[in-house]
Amino acid sequence: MFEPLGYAPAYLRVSEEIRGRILRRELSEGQALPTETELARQFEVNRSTVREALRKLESNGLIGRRRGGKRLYVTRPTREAIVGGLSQAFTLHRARVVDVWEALQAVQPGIAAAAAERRSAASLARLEEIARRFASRQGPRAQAVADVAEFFDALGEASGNPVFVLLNEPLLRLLRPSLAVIIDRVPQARGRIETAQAKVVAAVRARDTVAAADWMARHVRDFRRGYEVAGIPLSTEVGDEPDAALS
Amino acid sequence: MFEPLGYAPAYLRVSEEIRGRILRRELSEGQALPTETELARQFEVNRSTVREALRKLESNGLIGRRRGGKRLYVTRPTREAIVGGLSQAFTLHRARVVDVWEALQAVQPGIAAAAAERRSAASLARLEEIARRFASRQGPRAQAVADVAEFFDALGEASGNPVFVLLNEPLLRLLRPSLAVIIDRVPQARGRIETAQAKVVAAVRARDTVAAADWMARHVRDFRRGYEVAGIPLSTEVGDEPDAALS
DNA sequence: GGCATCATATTGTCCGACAATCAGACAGGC
DNA sequence: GCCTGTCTGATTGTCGGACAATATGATGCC
Repeated sequence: MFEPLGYAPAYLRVSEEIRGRILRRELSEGQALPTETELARQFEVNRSTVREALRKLESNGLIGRRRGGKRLYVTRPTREAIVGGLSQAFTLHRARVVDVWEALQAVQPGIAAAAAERRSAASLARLEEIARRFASRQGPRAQAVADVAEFFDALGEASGNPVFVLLNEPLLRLLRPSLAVIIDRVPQARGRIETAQAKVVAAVRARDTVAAADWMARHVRDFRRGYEVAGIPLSTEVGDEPDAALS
Repeated sequence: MFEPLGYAPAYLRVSEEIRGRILRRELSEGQALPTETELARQFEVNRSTVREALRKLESNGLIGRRRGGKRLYVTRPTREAIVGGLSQAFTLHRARVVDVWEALQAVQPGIAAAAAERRSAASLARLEEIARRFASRQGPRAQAVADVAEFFDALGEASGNPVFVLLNEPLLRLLRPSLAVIIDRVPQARGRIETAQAKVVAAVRARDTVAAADWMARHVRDFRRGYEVAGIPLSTEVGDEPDAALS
């Protein structure tokens, strides 16, 4: 019947205040924040309180410090931070391989089409480079997996759409472990990936959106077959290894 | 030549330690964390340090407190938290409406297809309910916008894929303001949306994946036309209003 | 200009303190 | 039995002050 009347502790109000300034671009990227003591003076709270607020912003990726530096600067969330947060969330929501795969299948053709439409010469070159590298190497599977992921990433970049880039990576990252298993256990995997990459690159070069989307769809569909052949249950939960990404 | 040798302040190490426990599910959801004093004792650091660590986890959504409560509990990031983080990131990466729209266009048909394939009776009912509500109301545009967004959301739920749900919402949320403008300025918008929703619902009911994907694609494509007719430049940057979502 | 030197400012961490309030126990009245 | 008021203890939010380590910036020297 009644809403609980709102109350926010000071550290929250401080962090929200700063966050607002950043989102409204009143504090712009790269700018140095005032020192903790100064912030405490301006907000009229204790330095400990300011520090708690800063920790919140820090883990949101809105502020960070330069390599070995001491002062805090306004930053925008690095891709890594976003990706980490998302894949962490997927993990905790018990997403399964098949869920992630399905999402990948939905997004990738669109990305490929956009890349084919708008790719620059440079991004095309990068794609070709990655495909060549993957094809020429019979090396360890870790490298192969990294190359596959980078191919997707490069495609996202080539699309020129930041949203695609940001959506792409967490998915890839979660599939990575199972991808490694596939490459280990399915002999023909490398060959099929190589072919798909070549076709996609060709389509992107020719700015053929339909072919790019089509081949990308096949590429992703192949993964699913890979899971079946490799004997990985599709209902396996994806897990984000809690690597100490202490930045 | 040499990497800088790692150093992490205590508050980071503490928060990483707890985060790891949570991700490895050694601390399970709903469980109460030890008190700050107790954590300080166990980690052998000061309570202030523990508090900084807790603030980091708090803003990651990994821990939170119950309504009006004092103790902290292990939680998984609410959808709101994830969505907020993502849309904040998109905002800071200066994504434009056209970028978000393109992503929506890529994902939605896949979601619709998945929903058609796996929808439960209950989720179908919810979809029908929303479509009916939207159609029957000539009310204020805010309500209409909310209904449109909820339709997308319900479709994500119906797909039974948590990844879809989590990807879907931030996109919708960012498009919301411009959607409101469309509904205001484009007279035929409501009618077209109504038709599209009806067709999608019918396809989902009939478990017709192709039709569902197809109509959803049209639905999203309509938005783009809406932008043009409403005179909204596609290169407008999406902005996340920094509403004080003080949880 | 480039480089070593040094004083200062700033952060990370600690300690101790106190008010507000939440949780639970406990008793009393309908 | 259940609701209400009261009490006690535990826990959080906030404060003030302190100090070591080190990044920052100025200074002087070649």
